Amino acid sequence: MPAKAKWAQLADHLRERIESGELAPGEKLPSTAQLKEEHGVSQTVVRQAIFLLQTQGWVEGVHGVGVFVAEELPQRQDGS
Amino acid sequence: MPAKAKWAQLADHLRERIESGELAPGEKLPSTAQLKEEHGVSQTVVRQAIFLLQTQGWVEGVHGVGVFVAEELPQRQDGS
DNA sequence: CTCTATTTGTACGTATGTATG
DNA sequence: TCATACATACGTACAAATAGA
Repeated sequence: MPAKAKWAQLADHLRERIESGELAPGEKLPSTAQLKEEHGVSQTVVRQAIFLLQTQGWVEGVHGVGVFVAEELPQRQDGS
Repeated sequence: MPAKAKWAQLADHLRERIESGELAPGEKLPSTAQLKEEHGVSQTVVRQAIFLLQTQGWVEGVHGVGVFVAEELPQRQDGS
């Protein structure tokens, strides 16, 4: 099967860090620019990953401040 | 407060057309290019709207063919 | 089978708006 | 006022899959 899209990989990576507790509820994620640099991807990829995690309830973006791990974590959406 | 983002408006619009039955399950949505033209927006806006509807289970995109209304419609995700 | 057109999907870049500190 | 950071939006290019000639 074809490798997942970069944005999906990044979203998986971040979700795993949340589920493992490495990123705790209430904690601030690295900024868009940081993730962009660290993973060598474009803003589009970062935004897409963050957007997915937001829609699934893993994180919450606060305009002008940062993206934070949700206080109440959701159940995983898919069974892949 | 500022009007909703264009992509959110478009997503709402399409979801309403699905819920009303105007777009029936299995039916093909207008192409990205069509929606782009009809609503006078960019591809980004259309893609974002479609992506949201996909993640929420309203539609399913088939590579190279089109975007189709899901056979089994989900419950609304939000309570706005 | 090949070629082409259509369409979705991924990805990059950039500009601007909005909110916070 | 200024810097930082998320959010929206435009444009563009190319890959991948499908369908039709």
